[in-house]
Amino acid sequence: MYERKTMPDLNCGLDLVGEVLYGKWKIRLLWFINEGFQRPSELQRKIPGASRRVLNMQLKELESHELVGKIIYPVVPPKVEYYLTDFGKSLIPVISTIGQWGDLHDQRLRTLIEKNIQS
Amino acid sequence: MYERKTMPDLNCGLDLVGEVLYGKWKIRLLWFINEGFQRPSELQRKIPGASRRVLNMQLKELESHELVGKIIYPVVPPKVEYYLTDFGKSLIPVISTIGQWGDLHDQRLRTLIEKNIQS
DNA sequence: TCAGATAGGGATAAATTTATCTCTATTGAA
DNA sequence: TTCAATAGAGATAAATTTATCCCTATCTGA
Repeated sequence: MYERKTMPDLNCGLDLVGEVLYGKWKIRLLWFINEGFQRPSELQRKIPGASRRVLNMQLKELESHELVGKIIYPVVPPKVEYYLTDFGKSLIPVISTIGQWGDLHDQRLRTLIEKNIQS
Repeated sequence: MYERKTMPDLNCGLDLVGEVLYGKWKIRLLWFINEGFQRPSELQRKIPGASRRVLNMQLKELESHELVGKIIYPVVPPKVEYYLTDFGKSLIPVISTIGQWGDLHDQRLRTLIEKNIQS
């Protein structure tokens, strides 16, 4: 396990949100769980760019921040389901707001991002 | 200059926003510039945890994504001012929404974050 | 004249995050 | 009987991000 060497700044609400949402796949995980993709294997299929390992790690962090919960069914082959806690659900409108801004400016953003990758 | 080796996923609006806002200090920079702290030295004082170098780099990225603009006054000692473009300003309500959620859950988030740092 | 403010960049190191590969286990299907 | 699906974790490598240190320049004030 990795041990942090520097403490994060936690001044305002923005910093706090950053602490729990900062992670390459976290927002997408919350989003897809909210859409009903609850099993790890389903989430992996929805996010093929991420390795199994990293998704597990980020899910564990989301769980430790009480944004998602996990049910382990004692069956074989294993079955696990994640769900949004009430706390996690309260984030959905926020994520939705972010996504809407992105969708609204989709073309412009794509152009800008591509231009900046080549340079 | 660092050269990317992997391409980002750009499926939905959320991914696009991630590309331009993902960076330890970017949201704070946008926020403080919006609040009227426009000169690099002012921003550095507002964000003492970040090094001069990194702020410059992130400002440059924000500029390349057209969220901020930059005015260089030809004076000595040098004077530079950043400002939000209209595009950048359109992000302020989004950032505000994020910050509000964080402020609303301030105590809970702090507790959760601290608990997870020690473990 | 020397320190400090102003702005910025190169080289490099350190920290952090993400990816890859390998193992464990069990059941059902080909 | 061998392969795929299911879920998860350790060890390690690679990628990425952030920090540190040092240099350039000019003017003002002590």
